[in-house]
Amino acid sequence: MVNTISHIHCQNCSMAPLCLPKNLSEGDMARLDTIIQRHKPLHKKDLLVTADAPLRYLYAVRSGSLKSYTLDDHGVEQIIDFHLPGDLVGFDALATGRHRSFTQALETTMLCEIPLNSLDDLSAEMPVLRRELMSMMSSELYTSKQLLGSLNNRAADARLAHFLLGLSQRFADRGLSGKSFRLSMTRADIGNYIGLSVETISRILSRLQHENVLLVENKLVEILAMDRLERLAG
Amino acid sequence: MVNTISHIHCQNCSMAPLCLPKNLSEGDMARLDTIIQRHKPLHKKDLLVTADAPLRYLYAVRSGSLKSYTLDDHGVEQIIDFHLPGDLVGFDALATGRHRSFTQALETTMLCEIPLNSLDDLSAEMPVLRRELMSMMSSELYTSKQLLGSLNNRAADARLAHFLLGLSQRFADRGLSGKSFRLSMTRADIGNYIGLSVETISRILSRLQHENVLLVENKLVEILAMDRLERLAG
DNA sequence: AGCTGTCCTTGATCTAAATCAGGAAAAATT
DNA sequence: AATTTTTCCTGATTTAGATCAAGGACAGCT
Repeated sequence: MVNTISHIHCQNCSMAPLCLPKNLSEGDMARLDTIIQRHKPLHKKDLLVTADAPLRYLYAVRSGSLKSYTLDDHGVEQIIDFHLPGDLVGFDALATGRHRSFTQALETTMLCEIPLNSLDDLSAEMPVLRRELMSMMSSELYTSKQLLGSLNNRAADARLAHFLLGLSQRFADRGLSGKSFRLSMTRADIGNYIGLSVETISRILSRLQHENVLLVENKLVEILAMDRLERLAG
Repeated sequence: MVNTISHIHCQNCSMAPLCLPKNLSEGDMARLDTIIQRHKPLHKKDLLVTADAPLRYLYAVRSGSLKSYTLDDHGVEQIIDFHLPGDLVGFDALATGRHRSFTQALETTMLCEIPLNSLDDLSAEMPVLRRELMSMMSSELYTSKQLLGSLNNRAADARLAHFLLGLSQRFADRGLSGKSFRLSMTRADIGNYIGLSVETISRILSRLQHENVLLVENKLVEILAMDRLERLAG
C-alpha cells in the first residue's frame, strides 16, 4: 500500500484555498505541485531557518505554527511574526537572497518546501501565479504596516485586543473557530510581539476574563464578547 | 526647442540606480521607459492617493517626499510610511486592487506614474524586472518588520535614534549627505510614526544636541557623533 | 512689512505600564 | 511518579513618557 503521508498534493491539501495555489486553475495547480516538496516535520523549538542562511525555498505551513524573530545587538529575541497554516515563510528574504530572521516551530509543524528557482520560472509562464505571489506579499506588507499603526500610540489593552482579533480572523479564514482557539505561543511571546511585558499581558487577560469579554484557560481562549473586544481594539 | 521637462526618461534619471530600473539592461530600461508617464507636480499637502481609490498606477518618487497614513476609527491620522526619491508607492494595495492609505506630499514633489497593467505584462517578459519588483517589495516588508522590532520594547531615545539613522542611510543611498539633512516632516509626524508625543521628540532632540550627538536647527539635522547615535539605537 | 496660524520648545504634573518580588500551576524531563 | 524547569499570575513600587500649560519662533498670506 502507498504511504499516504508521502503523497500530499496541493490538489488535496485543505490549505490550498488560502495558500499560494488558491487562484490557480487545475492545470496550473498541478504544475505548481510538481515543484513542491515536503519538508520533514518540525518539533516544538526546532529551527526552520536561521538568519543569514541562503534563501533556497519558500515554505508553506501545512499544519502547526511558527514564530519568526531577529536578535538585537544584545542578543535579545525580537519576534516579528507568527505563522499559521496557509502562510508562506521567506518573503522578507527575497531582496538579499539570505534569510533575515530565525523561524522556529511553536509546536509540531508540517511544511511544504517550494524551490525558489523553479517558482521564478513558473511565475514567468503563469500570470495568475505571478499575481498571487505579488498579492500575498502585498497583504503581508499591509498587515505589517497596519500592525505598526495599531501598536504605536495605543494603550496596552487595545494592543492585546488587536492581536487577539487578528488571530481570531486568521483562524476563521482557515475554517476553524474564530471564537475559541488555542494560543501556541507563550504570554512572553505575545508581549514581545506587541511590545508589552509578560505581566501586563497576564493582567489584561485576567481583567478581560473578569469583565466577561474573554474566557481564558491556560492556552485556550474563548471570545465571549466580540463586539466589546473590537471596540477595545479601536 | 524641446521642453526638457517633458522628456524625463529612466535613462537619464538620477534616481534610476535606486528605482525600479536599477538592474535592467539598456534595452529593458528603454522598454520600461515607454510605459512610464509623468505625473503633474504635487505641492505641499496635495494628496497623491486616497484610501479606497482603485489602484491603477504605482508611483515612483522623482524628487520631494510624501507621507502615507491611515485614519483610525476616530479619524485620527496614523502615519505608516515616509517616501523619498527612488521609492515606489502603492505596493500595499496590490492584494486588494484598492489603495489602503492616503499619501500626501510633504513638499513640492515630482513623480513618475507606472500603469499596473503594462507593468504586469512587462514583468512576464522581463525576468529581471519581475525579480526587481519582488525584491523591492521584499525590502519594504523587511524594513517594516524591522521597524516593528525596533519600536516595540524600546525607549524613546532609541526609537528616535533608529528613525534618524534610517533617514540618514536612505539619504546616503541616494548620493546625498547622510550626516546633514533636512527633515521634510514635522516633529508631530515623526512622533506619530514612531509612537511618541511631539513634546518627547522635541525634548530628545534638544537633549541630543546638548550632548553633542546632533546639531539641530529647525528642520536641519546634522549628525555629529554617528557612533553614539548608533549605540543609542541599539 | 505685518498678520495669522502652525510648529516647536520647555516646564510641571500625572499615569500607564515596567520592574521587582514571590508564589502557584503547568509542562517537560528523569 | 517525582523532580526540575518553564510558564503564568498577582501585588507593591517605580519610572518613562503622556498630558497639561504657556510662550516663542517660523512660514505662508495678504
